[in-house]
Amino acid sequence: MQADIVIRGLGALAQEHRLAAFRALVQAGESGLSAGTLAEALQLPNSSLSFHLAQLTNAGLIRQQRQGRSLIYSADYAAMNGLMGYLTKNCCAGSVCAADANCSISEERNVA
Amino acid sequence: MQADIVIRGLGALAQEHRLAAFRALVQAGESGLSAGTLAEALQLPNSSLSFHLAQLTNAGLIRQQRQGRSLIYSADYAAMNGLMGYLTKNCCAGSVCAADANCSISEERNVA
DNA sequence: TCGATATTTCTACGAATATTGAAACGTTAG
DNA sequence: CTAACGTTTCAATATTCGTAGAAATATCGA
Repeated sequence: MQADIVIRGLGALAQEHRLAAFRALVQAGESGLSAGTLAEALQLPNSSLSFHLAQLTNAGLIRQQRQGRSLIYSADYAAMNGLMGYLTKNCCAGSVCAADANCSISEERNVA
Repeated sequence: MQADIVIRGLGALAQEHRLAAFRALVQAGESGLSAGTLAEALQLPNSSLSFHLAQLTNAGLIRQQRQGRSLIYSADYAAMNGLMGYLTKNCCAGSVCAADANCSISEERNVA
C-alpha cells in the first residue's frame, strides 16, 4: 500500500455523507445496499449520492454490482484493511495501535 | 469519538504533504520537530508548510510548543488512536482490523 | 416496442482547498 | 534598542469539491 492510494482512501472517507455511506455498507455486510436504499437512508438526492459513491469507488473502498435495475454497492474490506495497515504502520508508532502492527500485512515497506 | 472530529482528522491526513508531515512527526516521537526542520525535510516553502501544520493542529492530530525562536510540533498519539478506534469500530466490521479477529486472513492479498 | 424504474452523467456554480511571495509577529543576541 | 532569526498571517490566484436539477443510460415488465 503506497501513500497515493492511502491519500485517496482517506480523502474518500473524509466527508460526512461518504463516511456515513461507507459505515452503512460495512454494516450491511457482503450483500451490500442499492444506491436507492442508500440515498433514502442518507436523505440525499440521487445525483449527489452517486457522486459520493463514485468517489468511494475510485478510492477502491467500495464495489459495484448490478442486480436487475439496481446497482448494489458493498464495502471492500480488504481495501479498508490495507488502509488501516498503512496507518498502523506509519502513523501510530507510539502507542496502542502499534501493538497490532504485526497483525497486518507484513510484506511491504514503503519509504516514500 | 464522534464523526465530526473523525472527518476532520481524515481530511487532515488526506493530503500528500500533511500525511508526510504527520508521518515524520510520528517517527520523531515525543521530542517532535521544528517547523523549519519539517519544511526542509518536505521541501516546502515555510508558508505552505505552516498552512498544512495549521490544518493538522486544527484537526487535533498534532500539538505546538514554543522553544526559543522555534515552534516544535509533535504528533498527538492519543488523537490518532482515537481515530483508529473509530475506524476499527465503525468501518471494519467484517475482517482483520476488527481488533479481535483473525490477524492472518489477508496475508499476501494486498490489492493496490 | 413502450413506459416505468433505478441510477448515472452532464452542467453550472458557490464554497473550500492548496500555493507562495510579502508583510507582520514573537524571540533572542549583541 | 536594534538587527537577525524562525515562523505565521495576509493576499491573490488557481484548482478541486459538493450540490442538485435535468438529461441520458440501462433494465425490466407488459
